Amino acid sequence: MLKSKDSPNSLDQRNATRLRVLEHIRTRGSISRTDIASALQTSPATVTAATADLIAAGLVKETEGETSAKSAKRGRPRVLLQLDGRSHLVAGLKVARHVISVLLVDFEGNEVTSHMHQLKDVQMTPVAFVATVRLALEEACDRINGSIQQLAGVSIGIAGLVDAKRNFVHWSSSITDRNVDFSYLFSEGLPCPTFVENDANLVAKAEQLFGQGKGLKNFLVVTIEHGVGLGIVLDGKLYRGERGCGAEFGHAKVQLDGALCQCGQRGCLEAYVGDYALLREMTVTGHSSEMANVSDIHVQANSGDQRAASVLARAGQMFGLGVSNLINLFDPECIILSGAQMSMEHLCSEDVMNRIKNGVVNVDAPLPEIKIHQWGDLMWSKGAAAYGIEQVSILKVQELAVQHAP
Amino acid sequence: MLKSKDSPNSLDQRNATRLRVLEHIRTRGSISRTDIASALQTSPATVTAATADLIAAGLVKETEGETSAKSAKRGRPRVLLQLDGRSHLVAGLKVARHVISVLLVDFEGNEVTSHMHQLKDVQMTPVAFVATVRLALEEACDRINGSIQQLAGVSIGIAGLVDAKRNFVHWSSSITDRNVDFSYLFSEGLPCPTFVENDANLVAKAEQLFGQGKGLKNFLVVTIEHGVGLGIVLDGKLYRGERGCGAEFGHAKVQLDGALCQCGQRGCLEAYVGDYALLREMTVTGHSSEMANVSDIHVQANSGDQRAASVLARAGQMFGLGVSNLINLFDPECIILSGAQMSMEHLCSEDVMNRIKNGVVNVDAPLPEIKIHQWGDLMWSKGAAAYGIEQVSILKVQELAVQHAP
DNA sequence: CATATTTATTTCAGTCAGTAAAATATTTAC
DNA sequence: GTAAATATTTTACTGACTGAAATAAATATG
Repeated sequence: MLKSKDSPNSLDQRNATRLRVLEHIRTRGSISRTDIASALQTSPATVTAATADLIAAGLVKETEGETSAKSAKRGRPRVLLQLDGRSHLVAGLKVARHVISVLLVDFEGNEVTSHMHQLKDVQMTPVAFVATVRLALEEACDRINGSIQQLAGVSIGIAGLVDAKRNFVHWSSSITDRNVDFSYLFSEGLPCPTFVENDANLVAKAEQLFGQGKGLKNFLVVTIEHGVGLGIVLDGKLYRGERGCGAEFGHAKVQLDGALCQCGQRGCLEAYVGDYALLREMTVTGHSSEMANVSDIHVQANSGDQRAASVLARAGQMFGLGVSNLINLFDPECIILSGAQMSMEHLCSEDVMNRIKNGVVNVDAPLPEIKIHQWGDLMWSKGAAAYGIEQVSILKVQELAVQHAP
Repeated sequence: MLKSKDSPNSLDQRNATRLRVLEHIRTRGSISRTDIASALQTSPATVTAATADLIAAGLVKETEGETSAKSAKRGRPRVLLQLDGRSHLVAGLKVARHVISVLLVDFEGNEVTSHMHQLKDVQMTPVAFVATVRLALEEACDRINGSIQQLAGVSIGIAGLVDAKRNFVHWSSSITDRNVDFSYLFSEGLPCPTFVENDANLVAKAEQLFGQGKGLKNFLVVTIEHGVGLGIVLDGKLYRGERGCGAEFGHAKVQLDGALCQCGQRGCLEAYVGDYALLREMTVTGHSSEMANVSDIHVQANSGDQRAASVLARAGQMFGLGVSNLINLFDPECIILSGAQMSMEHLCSEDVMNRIKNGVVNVDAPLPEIKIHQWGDLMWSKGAAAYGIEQVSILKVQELAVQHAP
């Protein structure tokens, strides 16, 4: 058997099976034991044992939901299983420059409540950061007359370089210090298991658990906001790179010695597609004073302004080039373009899709599907919640093992 | 336990352990049982069982090689284990446009002999292809007075889209037909297990087994020849993409609507770096008649020809841009630039390395190491042999299980 | 030189996850 | 009501792995 003290994420063989069953129930919504057994290529006996444990732990429940029409023959009817949403409350937080958005979800991922906590400072010390997170959580719990003690897990998304396995932040724009190990700070400052992860990775997690990546093994999520982010899911797992700083799609170079980027380098995709890049372009065309954000540019373009249209079009072309390169390199099952409508429109046009199509190496097989997912404001915190649910699942399954021992 | 009839590559739990032990002995050269146990995080008892099986099968042997100076204390000395090179003969083939190169190696990867088989036709029918491979193999075996019957495995590298798991070739420039399933043709036409794989992936395999990727989990191999290829190793395994057509680095776009590429698209890296691209550039500068290959351009540049130098320099800049993007996306442990000296010199210059360094997003952690590996002509067939050895290892370990049954 | 000590490896008697097959449960068909 | 069909649970077993004890092979020490 495998050692179980390796890392907080390691699981012994049995827990791994239970977790696989749990995750399969989650992705399928509701499913019978028989179907789980055949889907996971395991014996019905194993599924019976695993589901019994999960039900005993309150993570899963049997439902009276009508068995699918398919098996409307005779024989003992299948009993459908589904997650017991009420079992655990999980919080997902996204820390942005001026606000922390908190989303409380049940164990199925259904929104319970949400809350915005305004920030005074863009950057905080690690200790102040944890205290502020706690405050934001308490405010959110107040909304449902609950307490922070009830939370089964908290997951925090921030921009920056994060080693999620160790709760270690190499660098983040929200935190004054570099190389902070939050594991001790979290356990001291918060009453429930807490996790931190890079925000683009969290959106990928959200797509995998609840969104258009459900059940897929290899897919990419491109996040479109102020900048461009990338989450890479390979073989069902987030790929983070060796030093935890892979997936820097926004700073992939699309032009030799091209436009100047915030990062100080030239030719980054973000320097053509990021909203500051678009606004910068508009100043050149003489519209500077009127333009406050990207939607203004859209308005201008839609009302026939050739220059605004040209700015958006170039961003689209560069974006298409970048996405086609992703396909050429990763050949994923699908690519999900994730963002708010405002910032995405010009990046999902037919011209852009053609640019992508024409930039991918020709093969017989059809192009990976490009899915467009327009999220609301809660995209990031929902991603955090998704990661939180996953981590809580792992914790709860591990606790199961302990209960069995005596 | 896992089912063992899944795919030809699947292994049950015990075989997986034996294979892990075998692979660990291979990467470490010679190692004691105790060290294997601690390296693989398993018990000494398990290692004893696994190595006993491997020794019985003739794959591994004990050596009298002096135990490493480190343990020159008292106590029972460790017994070192190493591969038994004589146990199996493996052939690696690379099919190029005008020649098939065959390399025969022993089970440790040592060259036994090599042979070049000239081809009349660039393209062959699947049946003719297998017959030609057989002929080339027989010629190679003749050189050591051996027979094709002695081969434990044959591995063939070709350019194109290959689904190696199924021995299925979607498309290759060497074969007239598309979508050919070679599994039947091989079993009919050749007396030993035969495998086919994309050639760039094979070079990655060679680096992993014998070269500078030994023991690494996440690394990239960029092959430089007529075109530019990429092999991706993630988590110790070749990453091939969903449709088997990932890693098309040569056709990643480095310039919007840039130079025309052989593939018909514009702006591909290969259209700036491939040797045909360099020669094309030179025609513009008026040197056309004298230039036959890339080394001529090097000669010109070294003798002070500004135009030749400029052609090489631009290729280097584009190449550096591409490599920096690989690092930004994959954040690997290292990148290995693999090729013959002639075609690489201008892509490994200090200018190019600076371009790479300046194109990678800044983090605290040091840049992934960029290793330059200059191979001879047998690079490709050595890669094929590496893959062949790996596949033969899997087969032999599986045979072990069968012998145990009765 | 005999003995104690140290380290490597093997043997042995469990342990535990997973399984096949039998048993049981629950339904429809007739 | 009984037979047939299908789902799930129970039971007895298998086999990979393990810890602990046994054995092996060396050095240190007197």
